[in-house]
Amino acid sequence: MQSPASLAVAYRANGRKLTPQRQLIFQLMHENETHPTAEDLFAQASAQMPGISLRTVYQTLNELAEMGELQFIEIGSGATRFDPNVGDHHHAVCDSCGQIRDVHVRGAATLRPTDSTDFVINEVGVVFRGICSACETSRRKGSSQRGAKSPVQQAKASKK
Amino acid sequence: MQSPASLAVAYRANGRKLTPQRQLIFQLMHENETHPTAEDLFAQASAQMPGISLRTVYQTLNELAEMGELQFIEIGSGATRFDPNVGDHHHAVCDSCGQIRDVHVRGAATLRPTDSTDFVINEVGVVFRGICSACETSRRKGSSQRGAKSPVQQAKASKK
DNA sequence: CAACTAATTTGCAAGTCATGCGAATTAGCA
DNA sequence: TGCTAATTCGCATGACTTGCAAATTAGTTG
Ligand SMILES: [Mn+2]
Ligand SMILES: [Mn+2]
Ligand SMILES: [Zn+2]
Ligand SMILES: [Zn+2]
Repeated sequence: MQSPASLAVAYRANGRKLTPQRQLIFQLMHENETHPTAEDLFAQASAQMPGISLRTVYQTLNELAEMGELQFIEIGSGATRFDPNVGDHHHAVCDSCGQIRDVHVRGAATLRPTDSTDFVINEVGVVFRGICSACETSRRKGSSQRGAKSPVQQAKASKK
Repeated sequence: MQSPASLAVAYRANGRKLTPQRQLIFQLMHENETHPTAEDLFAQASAQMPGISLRTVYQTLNELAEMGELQFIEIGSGATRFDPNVGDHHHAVCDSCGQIRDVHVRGAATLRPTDSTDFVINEVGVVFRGICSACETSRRKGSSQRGAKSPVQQAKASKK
């Protein structure tokens, strides 16, 4: 995601208007490393701009993605997560709290399948699944592990 | 996913019944490398067993996942894809046709983030995105590229 | 083999996430 | 200040998945 200053330029270049809603959402995403969902952003946006519509949040996020200002991340936890960092990086997903953090992996970009050579690769993504330090710590203290579910199961179970 | 022979054992071990529906779905998934959706399986299952319910397909797939016989794959194309191969392998996703193929990546299991060392890694997944040979070929022939959308956009656009 | 019963299957309702649509509003420009 | 195309908003709709309870059935028991 570009700097706030170039936002207007980016929008104009696409023949788009610079609305307050777009500015707010851009601002909320700028340098945001939490990989929020549309609902997360809607909640934050609503605090600063009561009345803003969830529809507009989705719309704006889709536009920003089309403009290449952000990317979508799907980790199978239900809702799409948005990432303003479109540079070279990867992710570590905590199977306990669902947090997604940015990580860097040396040589990831040059990874290639040992088979399937007849496939034009545009992008390589690495995802680490495991337990973040915060969860690991709280886990050792109390909280007995009730029900061992797969990551996906867990994600889906916590939906309600 | 285990051999069909051990299916009964696996089920009994979990105090479950060996129903015709479960046998059919297991059979359809066994050594299936297409990473089908629940709807895909429902269609195939319906052909062989008219009247089988989509609900049962979902239920059985969830059970098999709980039993560790298969895994879920989410590539952000809408529906969950199911994979009977729970061994060490990775995936290549065609952004054009959505096909997911199995690939192997040397050293993938030992990849580590250069940062975030305080994260217990349980699993490492690599996803290659690009264009499969079939799409690449048909692309060179006719079909002019109309509208360049991101992979996710594309997947979502083709939903309807 | 018939009865029994807990597990399973089904169909439909409901839930979640995201998009389609059209009326009301507004940014950017003349 | 006015115009107009773009945008916002709210609600309907759609795709995918799960909750629920009545009907059915696998597997056991006698
Ligand atoms: Mn990121
Ligand atoms: Mn696979
Ligand atoms: Zn965590
Ligand atoms: Zn393809």
